[in-house]
Amino acid sequence: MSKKVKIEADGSTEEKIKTAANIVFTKKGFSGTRTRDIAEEAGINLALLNYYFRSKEKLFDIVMMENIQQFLMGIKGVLNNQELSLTEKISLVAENYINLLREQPDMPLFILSEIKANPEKLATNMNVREILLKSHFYEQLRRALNDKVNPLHFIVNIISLTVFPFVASPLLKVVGELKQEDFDKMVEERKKMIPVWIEAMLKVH
Amino acid sequence: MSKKVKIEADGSTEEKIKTAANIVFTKKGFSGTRTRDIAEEAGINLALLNYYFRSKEKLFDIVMMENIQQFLMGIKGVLNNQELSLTEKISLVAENYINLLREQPDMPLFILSEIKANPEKLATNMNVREILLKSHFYEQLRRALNDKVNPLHFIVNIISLTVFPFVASPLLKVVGELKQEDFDKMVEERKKMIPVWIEAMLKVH
DNA sequence: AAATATTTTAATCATTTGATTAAATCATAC
DNA sequence: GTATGATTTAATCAAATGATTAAAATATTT
Repeated sequence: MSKKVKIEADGSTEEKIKTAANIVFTKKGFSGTRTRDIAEEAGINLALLNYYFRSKEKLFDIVMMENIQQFLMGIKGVLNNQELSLTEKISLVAENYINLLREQPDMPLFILSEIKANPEKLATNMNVREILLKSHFYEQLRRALNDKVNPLHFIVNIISLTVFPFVASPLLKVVGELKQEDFDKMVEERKKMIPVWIEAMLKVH
Repeated sequence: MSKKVKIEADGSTEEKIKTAANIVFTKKGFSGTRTRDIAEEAGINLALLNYYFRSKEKLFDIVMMENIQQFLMGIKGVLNNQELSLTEKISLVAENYINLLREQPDMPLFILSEIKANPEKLATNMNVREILLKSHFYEQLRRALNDKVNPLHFIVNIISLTVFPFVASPLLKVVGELKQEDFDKMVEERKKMIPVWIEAMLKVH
């Protein structure tokens, strides 16, 4: 008498809808997305979407939460690893993020846009704060800066240098006349350079 | 028999609509904005909006163009000034942008989101490329880097460090538990630090 | 295989929203 | 002050869109 008996092989309908929703939402944002687009992308009928998830907003919240989760999980392990030096951590964070963003380049602009439109939804998710500011990494950063500069500046700097090129990629491609291939090459170069740059920035304080 | 006879004192209706549109569009994006919201913000009837500007999209295009224009004009003068050293230019660019963005903090996320949604509209505006890459500044950058690194990386770096905190401000405020006041203090500090940081980054190459 | 539960569909509803229209108001010219 | 053109409004239209419904199809249990 259980509600879910069928063992879904690979892509259950529910999963297909979530995947499709992720694609469309991250590309067009919440208000730019029509539920019909998601249905089409998933290859299902519109009514199914409301059958599985009660509304567009519920579906959105799920997709959004999974995105933020994914964005944080990629570094959570690194930041509290007691074995790694500050420099090693920065290298790993930059590399992990660039790898993630090359696969999901629309993710950061999507997250930032929707958090701005609805900051209170994130406020619930306060563990973001814990992960970043109560980490071993943050402590290493604080020491390296000798309490002369707010370490938050460097959290911002690392994320800026890593993430911003993806947020600004359409602009960057036009300005630099870059093809996707050239853009990929650039962000690949940045994997090595960002840690060196951050190192240099730390030293001037 | 001229079409426009009335000499508008301060805020003509047309100007009021544009100002209102800018506020609402930059806050909610194109698809998140309802023309009724703009009308209300401007304190006018909805039909007036379609009387002055033919459609939501026409109004949007104008607002968008003025934003991009404003974003570029702030630095155009600086970049080609033959008198200024590279470091001086970086200082001025950072300071000018931070001043601009403190007044219009929603501008960059708005521009980036809408360019992504509609890159071809920007493509027409190719002078962005000219302003940045054919500038005296770019040449100074190229020399400072001894052709070892693509100067575009440093264009990206300067803009990243300057603009990204505003793009990510809702996130930054939650993570750092910052009030508006604290955020303002941080970006104010960055006016001085960004040039120092960039200097340090340049030296490691 | 019959009965039951689950999944999917086509059709439709109700609301939102961009846009239009026709009439009213206001300013300016004559 | 009347006429003319510009500006503004209230009412309404038409299309888009999120959601529902009732029935059909499919799977599962007995």
